[in-house]
Amino acid sequence: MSFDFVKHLETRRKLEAEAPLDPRVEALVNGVIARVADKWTMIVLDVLAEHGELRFGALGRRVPGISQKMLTQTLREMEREGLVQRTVHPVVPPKVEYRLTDLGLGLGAAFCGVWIWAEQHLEAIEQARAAFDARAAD
Amino acid sequence: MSFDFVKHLETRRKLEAEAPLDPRVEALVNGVIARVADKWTMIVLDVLAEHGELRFGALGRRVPGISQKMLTQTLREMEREGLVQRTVHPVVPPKVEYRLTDLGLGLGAAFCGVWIWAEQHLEAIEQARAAFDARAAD
DNA sequence: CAGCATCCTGCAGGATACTG
DNA sequence: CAGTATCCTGCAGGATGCTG
Repeated sequence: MSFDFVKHLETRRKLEAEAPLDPRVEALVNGVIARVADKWTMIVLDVLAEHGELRFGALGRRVPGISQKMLTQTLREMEREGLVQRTVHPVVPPKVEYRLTDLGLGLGAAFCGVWIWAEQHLEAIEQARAAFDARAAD
Repeated sequence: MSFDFVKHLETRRKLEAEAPLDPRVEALVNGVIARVADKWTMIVLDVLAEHGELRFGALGRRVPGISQKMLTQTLREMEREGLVQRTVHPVVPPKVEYRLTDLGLGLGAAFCGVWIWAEQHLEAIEQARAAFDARAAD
């Protein structure tokens, strides 16, 4: 499991040795990480992955606690980055549907490992927290 | 590639069908995701993965743009969640070293897929952005 | 229904100064 | 050096109201 990670680190080090951190690429990677690190992006992505295609309202209802402002904002960003396809149906009342692009599905697949890890290590984390809190109460 | 993701989705759906979303587990998963989604956590984790063990100051210098307040805060959270081991050496001047636990390394391994994906799809994202911006300028 | 525009607020997080 | 404590500010993001 950690083998892949070690290998990855070696790869990164090698790459950086060859092309000593191109600030341009660096910035772009940070941008992508920031996108992933956004509070809502991965949740929206997960919901869309589960349901395939959803209207704005239905999508919002599936993301508990999000305001419609943040939903719009997140969706726009994701569309801009090519993660989401926005389709407007010219009918009344308006109907706009969102679905993941291949790029979005790819990011979902990449993030999949994190979801699984999270599900698998919940107890370990809970224990660590309890231990820390107990130790902090001195 | 998307096979794993699809499989994962099936697994999730099945699990939710069996144990219809235990709110307790749900909350914990969200907590983990929130941790990952934190602006600094994954960067700090990456730096620690590369260097193995670092003092507070050295670590901070390796994370461009982080304030020492946020560094302390992030480190405390990570320690609490069992991702990081904090070792105090009782000398003057004080010396405190941080290194990843097995849990931290595991999370790094899980997140590895996302890093790789990000590196591999930079151009696609750049293109998508350019296209979006061009279309937005009407 | 989808989603802008506007206003308003809390608090995340920076800067600074102080201690063991 | 490795923090904690205090203060201060910007802006993320919620609530509300209006349109095509």
